[in-house]
Amino acid sequence: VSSAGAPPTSERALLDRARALGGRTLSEIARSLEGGAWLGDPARHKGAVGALVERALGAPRSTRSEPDFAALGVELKTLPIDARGRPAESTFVTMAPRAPDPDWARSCVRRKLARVLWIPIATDAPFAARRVGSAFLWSPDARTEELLRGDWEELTERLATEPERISARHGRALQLRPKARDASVRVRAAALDGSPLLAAPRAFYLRRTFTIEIVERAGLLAI
DNA sequence: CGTTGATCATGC
DNA sequence: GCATGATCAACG
Repeated sequence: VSSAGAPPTSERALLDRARALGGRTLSEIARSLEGGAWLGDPARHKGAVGALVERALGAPRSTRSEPDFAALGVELKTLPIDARGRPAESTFVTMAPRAPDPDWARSCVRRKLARVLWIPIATDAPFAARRVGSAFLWSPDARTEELLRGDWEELTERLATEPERISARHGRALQLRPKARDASVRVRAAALDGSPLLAAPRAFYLRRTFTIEIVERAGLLAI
């Protein structure tokens, strides 16, 4: 399994590369990559679309909690688009840290959302036949960033003070959801004061309503 | 039908 | 085991 080559060295080059995927099906893209690919049942390959697009764009393999294109500060996110032209699902952002990040500016959430390359994927077809739409770059405007910061601060405090009471109902744009192999998993975490606690692993997600606004404000036909 | 909570595959 | 990539399935 190889990548499409060296990572792009500029945002423009990355965007050009992403837009070149527009109109192509996932199976076409998979075939063009050395090693071919699989493309089976989405239920059994939930992250396959994201992994495929990362390879096609030459994203470095990173095991760290940093944006996909760290040198450019750009995070790559595929966005499943339904028949009405709107995001069909919420969007995974990043795992919630086991010990609270110090502040919004230095949080893993902000680092990932400061600059995002959204890749719309039409979901109105079988997996392999799904087509890539028009990629677009996005950064939160001042008002949006305040919305995200407010959510992040609330959720971060809840993580540290009442982790077992957290539900996905908190947060306007951001939410916390379970993220583990199954519901029984617990990990050691830390409260605000550093004291140890045991908690279900959770991840930050963007609500679907939030990404619908992003797509609509981008003023483009996603597909 | 939209959300919430649960789950799947893979790599290190 | 834990983080990457998300979508599924049950419920209100």
